[in-house]
This record gives sequence, C-alpha cells and structure tokens, in this order.
Amino acid sequence: MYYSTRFILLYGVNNLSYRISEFADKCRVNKETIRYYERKNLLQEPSRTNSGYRTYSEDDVKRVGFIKRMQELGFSLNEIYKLLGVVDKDEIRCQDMFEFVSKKEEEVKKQIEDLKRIERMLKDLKKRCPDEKELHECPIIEALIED
Amino acid sequence: MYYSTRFILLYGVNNLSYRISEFADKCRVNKETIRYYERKNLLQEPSRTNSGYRTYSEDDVKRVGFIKRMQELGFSLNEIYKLLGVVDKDEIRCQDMFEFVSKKEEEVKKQIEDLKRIERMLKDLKKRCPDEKELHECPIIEALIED
DNA sequence: ATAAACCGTGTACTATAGTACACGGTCAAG
DNA sequence: CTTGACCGTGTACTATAGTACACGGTTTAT
Repeated sequence: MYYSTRFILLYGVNNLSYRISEFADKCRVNKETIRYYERKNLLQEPSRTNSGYRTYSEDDVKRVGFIKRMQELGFSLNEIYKLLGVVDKDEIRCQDMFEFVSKKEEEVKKQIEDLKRIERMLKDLKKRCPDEKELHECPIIEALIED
Repeated sequence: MYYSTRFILLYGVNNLSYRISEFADKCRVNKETIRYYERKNLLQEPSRTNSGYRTYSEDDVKRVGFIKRMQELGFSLNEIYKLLGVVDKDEIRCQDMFEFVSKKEEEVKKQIEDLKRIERMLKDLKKRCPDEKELHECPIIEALIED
C-alpha cells in the first residue's frame, strides 16, 4: 500500500510531517542550520521520502527548540549534544552524565549569581542616565570593575 | 629627570606597572589576547617605554577582569566595548546608552529565569542518575523539550 | 660581549556556529 | 512538457574570539 508524499503530508498517515524548509521556518532557524545540526548529530538522521527529501515531525521542532534555548544560555553545541544523549538513550554519551551534570549545575548557579549582579549594575546605570536618556559619567561599572 | 625602566618597574615612580607578559599572566589571558583587545579598542592604547614596550597598570588588570566576567555571562566583545564607553566617558558610545542598557537588562532578567529552570532540570537529572552515577532514561529533559 | 628572555608588528591559522551558493534532481501546475 | 519552487550534496565563505608564529629589535644576566 503506497501513499503519495502529498497525501502523507496532508493527511498524516505518518503523523504530520514537514519538509526541511517548512521545518526550519517552524524552528525559526535557517535551513542550512538544520543540515548543520544533522552533520553535528544534534538531530538524528531524518526519515526521507522516496526521492530522498528529509521529513521532520513536531517532536523535531521541540528538539530544535531545546537546542536553541540551551544555546542562548551559553551551552555549546557539544554540551547540548551530550545532554541529548539522555533523550536519545545513548549509553556512551550517558556514561559520565552525573559528573557532567554536576559540573554544569555549579556553573549555572554561579552564572545566576553573577547575572543578578549584572542586573543590579544595569539598573543602576539606567537610573543614573540623566533625564532617563544619556550620561557620560557613571561610576557603577567602575564599582563592578573593582572587586 | 630620567629613570630606567627597571627602576620604574621596581620602585614605581609611575605607580606599579607591568609589561605585557606579566600583565597577561595577572589577567589570566594570553598575551596575544591583550593585543587583540587593544586592536578592538577594549583596551586603550597603553603607554610605552622608550623602546616601545607596552606598560599596564593595576587598573588595566581590573578592566580585563571586567571584560572577562561580562564575556562569561554572554556579552559579546562589542557589547562590552559599548558598556566601557561609560567608563571611558566617550560621548559617542554613551549616546543611546539608556536604550542599550534597558534592552540588556530585559535580556538578563529573562536569562536568569531560564537559568533557574535549567538549574532545576540539572538537579532533577542528577537525582535520577541511579546510584548517583549513571542513567539511560531521564524524562526531565523531555519535559524541557516540551513547553 | 653575547645568549636568553623579552617585546613589537604583521600575518596566518584555529574553533565554533553558522550561511551561501553552485550544480543537479524532483514534482506539481499550467 | 516545461517552468518554478523545492530538495540534496558538496564546498566555500563569514563572523567572533582568539592563538601561533616568524622576523627583527631590546634588555638583562652571565
């Protein structure tokens, strides 16, 4: 029993599935970025249509969302790859997961504390901008430079 | 009245001052990174000895410390350059400082919230590592992938 | 006085994270 | 049955943030 690609795309025998361009749009990234993530194994080999076109699912959209969010928080693609070992149930990547996660937890804690200080600095900086617009003298950063 | 470089370095007529290598060591960065920051105007033209050697002060050490800390928190060198406009009392860089700082403040706030969620995720992930060591199934990241 | 240890300049190279593009195949509409 | 909008592969290019190195001058210890 065969279905045309169009039929599958429209009625989702195989669930709802996207071609690379639509998928990239949904993920709000460049099409090439998707291929790049595939090369880096952040996305597993996608299934393909008969003619070799990649197809993606809603789950893949979530996965890219996870990658992007982690990345914005300073995780490198390699670190994200490592974490995804859990999702992919990959024993190799899971081997020293406890150490890895513990280390990252410490880093994240420290980062939160540092960011709170930066937030205070930025607030102060804003307050001192005369008539809420400009300033040439602001000793707050200098305070942060000390320490 | 002239002093030898050695005399100045030892007895600090001009305050305590460092040559590039010692300075880089104190800052815990590569010597080339210092020159790179100079090229990118993150460090102002340093004063020089008669023979053209760069000399740095304790304040410069603090400045590099500031750069490094901001960088670790996800600020780009360009953004740090902008912020340093305040310290350098540079009117051009200070022009839209209020908008810039406001935008960064929002970003930092969001980042703190996101990091807290990541922290929870990492904590959960750790807890679920059987006998505090390994695991192949961890539904927490999956939870984060959703949302 | 001479070698070791610095320094300056300039240029090239590296890693990370993409982005662009050329060339050729596929497919659906007119 | 051809045109336009896709797609795949491969390769090259970009920005950011460094890092390394060669060549030649300086300083300092021996």
